[in-house]
Amino acid sequence: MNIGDVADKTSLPAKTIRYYEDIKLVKPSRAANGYRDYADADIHRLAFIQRSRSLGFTIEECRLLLSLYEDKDRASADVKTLALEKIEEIDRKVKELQSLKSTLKSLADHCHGDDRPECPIIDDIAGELGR
Amino acid sequence: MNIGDVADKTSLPAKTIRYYEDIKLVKPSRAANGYRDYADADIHRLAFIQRSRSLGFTIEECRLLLSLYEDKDRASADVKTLALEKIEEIDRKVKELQSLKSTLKSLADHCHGDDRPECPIIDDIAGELGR
DNA sequence: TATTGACCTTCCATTGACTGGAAGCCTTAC
DNA sequence: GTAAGGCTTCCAGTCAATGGAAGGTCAATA
Repeated sequence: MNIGDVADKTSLPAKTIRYYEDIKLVKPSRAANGYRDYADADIHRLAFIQRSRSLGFTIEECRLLLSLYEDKDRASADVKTLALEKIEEIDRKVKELQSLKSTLKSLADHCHGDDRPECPIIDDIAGELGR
Repeated sequence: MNIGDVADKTSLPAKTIRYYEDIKLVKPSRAANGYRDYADADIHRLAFIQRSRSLGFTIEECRLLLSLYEDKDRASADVKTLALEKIEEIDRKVKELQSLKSTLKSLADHCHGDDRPECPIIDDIAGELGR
């Protein structure tokens, strides 16, 4: 199968699929005309990567997941550990974003938001020195 | 003031301060020996950038905020708009992360996490083709 | 048969926001 | 005088793609 069709099937841009080959996540064979020729296993692999990326795993984590996936004797605990770590990472990010938001919100709440130049948001960002 | 002291004052790494000069966010003068020499206004500017970056603004947004900051006739509404947009952006990110988390969590909840190889997480990532 | 137009190829550059490291001056303390 | 630490520039690398140029290939149509 040509790269364009694979792109449609996996909802990955062709550029990205070539990039994944570059970093050795997939190794499609080549047709006589030099075009990449994707077997079902390649497509499956790409779909796997697409899915794990969309779950927030980094490329290196995808690599690890793929190797676990291909290791028929892996312990499910290994996979679960990865998932749980990722959940904690997400939790940390959410907390950070929420504290950011509450700071911004309290700043915005104190700003008139009109034509006048007085602005507590800018004043806050400027800090002590600005006063 | 030398870059090292500025780094201490602003809690920005010296590397980052040089980078900010590179992208024209600050323009410190030079001492006779070629060292960068930061005036109070430069330090203040850097602190402003540090603060707006920590509030989640991109470098380009910092540039805009700086120009608003330096425009004594700006309307506070302009600043407030930026803050509110950033809040919405944060909201979107939080929602995305939370849906990611709930997906991962339900996957992890169904995984034994023991020595056996059966793993619903991997199975899910693998999708239809994997079954 | 010629020629479009859609596809494919490679290679190089760019993004954002830094960060790391090498090679080489400058300053300060002992 | 010499050693440590701070400063300089420049180049490369990070992550995960993405954009674009120059050119080869294929399928359908005029």
